[in-house]
Amino acid sequence: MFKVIKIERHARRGEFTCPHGTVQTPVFMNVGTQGAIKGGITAPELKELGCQIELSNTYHLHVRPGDELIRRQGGLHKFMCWDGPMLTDSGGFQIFSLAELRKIKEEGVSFNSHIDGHKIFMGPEESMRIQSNLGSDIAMAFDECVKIPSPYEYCDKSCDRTYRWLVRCKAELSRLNSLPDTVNPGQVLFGINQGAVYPELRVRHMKQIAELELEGYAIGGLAVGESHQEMYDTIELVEEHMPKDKPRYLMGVGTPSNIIEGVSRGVDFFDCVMPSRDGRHGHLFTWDGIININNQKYAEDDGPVDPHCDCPVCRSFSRAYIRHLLKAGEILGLRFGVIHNLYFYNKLMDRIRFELDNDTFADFRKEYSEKLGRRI
RNA sequence: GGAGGAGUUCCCGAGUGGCCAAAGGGGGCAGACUGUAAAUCUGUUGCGUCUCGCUUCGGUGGUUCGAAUCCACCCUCCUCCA
Repeated sequence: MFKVIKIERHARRGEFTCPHGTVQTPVFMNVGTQGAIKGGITAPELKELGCQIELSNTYHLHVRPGDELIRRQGGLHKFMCWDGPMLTDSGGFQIFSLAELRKIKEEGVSFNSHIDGHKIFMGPEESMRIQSNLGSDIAMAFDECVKIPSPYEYCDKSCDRTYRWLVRCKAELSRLNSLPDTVNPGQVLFGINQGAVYPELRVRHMKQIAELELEGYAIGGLAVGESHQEMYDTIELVEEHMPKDKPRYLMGVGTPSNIIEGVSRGVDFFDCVMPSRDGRHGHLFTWDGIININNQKYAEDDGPVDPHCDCPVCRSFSRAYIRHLLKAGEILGLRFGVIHNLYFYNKLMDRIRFELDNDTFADFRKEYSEKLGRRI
């Protein structure tokens, strides 16, 4: 259930309630693909980092350890020790990222497992069944995330197929939720808009899926090869046709600047691997811009990663120490990078909500949108 | 004292007449990463006035049109014998 608390131009301050709690939006979802945040962060620790909602992946958990196993373990919440809201991605992104290993048909997609190469079939029904077994609060529709650029004709056909898949997802999830032994019968479905950067496809598809009256709508297929301007234009275009009373989720995005720009265009949910992956690689976000802690110039820097940050890493450890750990290949270095970045992202969302609450978001955007993406 | 083996660019290590400023690692330096096949991947790593020149393969001298590679002597290290 979603409640819009206030709207400042297009930007929205809202509240999303699901079986495992209430999420204040705009929100950033921390990505734990395989039921773990890479870098050695436990689910309980996520809470301390300000994470409101965790994201895991259908494809990965189906391949290993198997969604049936997780169901027997009491569902993914219990399995990974996370009692808060959770969203599962459908496997649709793997159609894009594992492009070499899959084949698409009307019924669904055949993958060769990236682990051992064995054949895996996943269609809308399979994806819903897996997500139902995992027991997340939000199940994402099984869609095709098309690479950009792709020919218009292909995107046109793909959009229609993704729509037909969505209809099947909706039917299957409602069937699963009505079964007596479903892990999380309150699980809801978000539909995903596609259409690459073709305005007419985006709008047509958005109008189609809006009619299905789902609990939320995502904009997918962005940040996969197009320019920032194309991405922003696409959001603006699609947003107009999205139900006002339902949450909007911009999938896989993005940089702090992308998020601020997304919020200003009416997006409520975000997720991205960037804070965790970049954190592991030593690219750390600060309120003054991005630093690459691996750089020589930090070798003897005894200050914190970000003087304005009060995360567990910045409270105690120096740039010089973190650089050393990363250079030495110590797992603690990765952990520190991820902790700091996730904390930063969650704090950024806090700040965005605060600015929206105080009607000062426009000023905040002006000051920080560009600044946070700068390399310093 | 005798016999054998080895010394290569920051490190390890390949190379035994020209295609060698010298393979491959490591380390260093830098870059990439947006619903995670990613603790990964890429570039670079003698100097310069940089499609060419200079210096470099323990040292010195020599052979050769040409030497890290062949020869002589020297230095250092390792193994075995006394």
